[in-house]
Amino acid sequence: MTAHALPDPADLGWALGRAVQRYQDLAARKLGALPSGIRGFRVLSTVAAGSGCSQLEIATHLGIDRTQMTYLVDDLATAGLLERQPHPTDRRARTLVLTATGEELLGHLERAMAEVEGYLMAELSAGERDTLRALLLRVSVAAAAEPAPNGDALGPCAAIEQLLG
Amino acid sequence: MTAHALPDPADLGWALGRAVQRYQDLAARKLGALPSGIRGFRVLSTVAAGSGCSQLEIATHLGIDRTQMTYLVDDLATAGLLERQPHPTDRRARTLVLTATGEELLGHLERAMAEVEGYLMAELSAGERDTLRALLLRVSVAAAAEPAPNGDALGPCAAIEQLLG
DNA sequence: AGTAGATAATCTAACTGCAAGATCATCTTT
DNA sequence: AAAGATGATCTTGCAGTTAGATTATCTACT
Repeated sequence: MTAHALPDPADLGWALGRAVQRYQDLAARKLGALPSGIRGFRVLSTVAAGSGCSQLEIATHLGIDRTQMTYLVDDLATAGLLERQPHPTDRRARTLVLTATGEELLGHLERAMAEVEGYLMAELSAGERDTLRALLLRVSVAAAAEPAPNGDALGPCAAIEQLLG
Repeated sequence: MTAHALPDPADLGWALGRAVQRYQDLAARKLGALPSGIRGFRVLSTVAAGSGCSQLEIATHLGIDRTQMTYLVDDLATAGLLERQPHPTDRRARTLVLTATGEELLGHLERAMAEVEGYLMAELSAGERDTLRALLLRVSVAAAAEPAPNGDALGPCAAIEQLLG
């Protein structure tokens, strides 16, 4: 390793990417053999939070493709953590409910993931952690509310085509 | 869409994931035909920042696998944005330098990506944006400094194997 | 009523991106 | 000079994701 210390970039994209990489790595280690890993956990968590939701609602809430949701639910169901039930008002849709095992495991998982978050933000004070969480949450809630980014406000960078022509 | 409003989770992982999804979507739109998209931009940016760095140094700094770096550099080189040059002190390694076109384009790209960041954080005030950037940067710099997460401090969740057995 | 279009879930098939392993040249250490 | 480590590259294979078609059901319009 030569002595060229690369400067820490002020790039938000770099920071976001690195933080996510780290988070996924830690979480994968923590979750071990949980079916579908982090996504499995998030599905369980969402099912517990919003009862009576269809698979599609959960998928869009988590930003997951609808075709993946099938396999995700399959995995969690065969592991005995949740069940598909007929939707009360729409016979096309399925409602997901946690099994007793799923409920119990979710409790453990939430504590485990809280550990991961704490480890990820080990550099920050308690107050700073809350601030980071709150700011990031506001950004993400807004992002999730606008699923289709209407490109009108943000056109492509014109110089690219021009200089690559 | 039924009326089951899913509660906004207080989950840092959810927020991180959604923010990154959004960022990548906006950036992809913005960067258009730039070879390798966001990663291409980040490589260009890093090459400009740290002169004389080897490919491997850049890859580890960006969290990219070394085997991918080859193709990334290939794409950017054939697009005429940078060049491989022999490393001054290590004949195994290559040094990357931007071409004139690469320099010019990078200027445009930096402005374009600043727009993306602003758009992503549209909900936040100027001060809050700086705070978010700073906190996230501290977390990520620490994460990048500890590349191999020694699992000693963070063991796997024991309840998983137990309840899935 | 009845018909046309939209929607929820699923399946198939294909594509993309990423990663592990081997290879070659070169550096470092002994 | 020999042995092991390292930078870059290539090959191969897998995992994760997406597009398209299918079926059943719902909604809206005539």
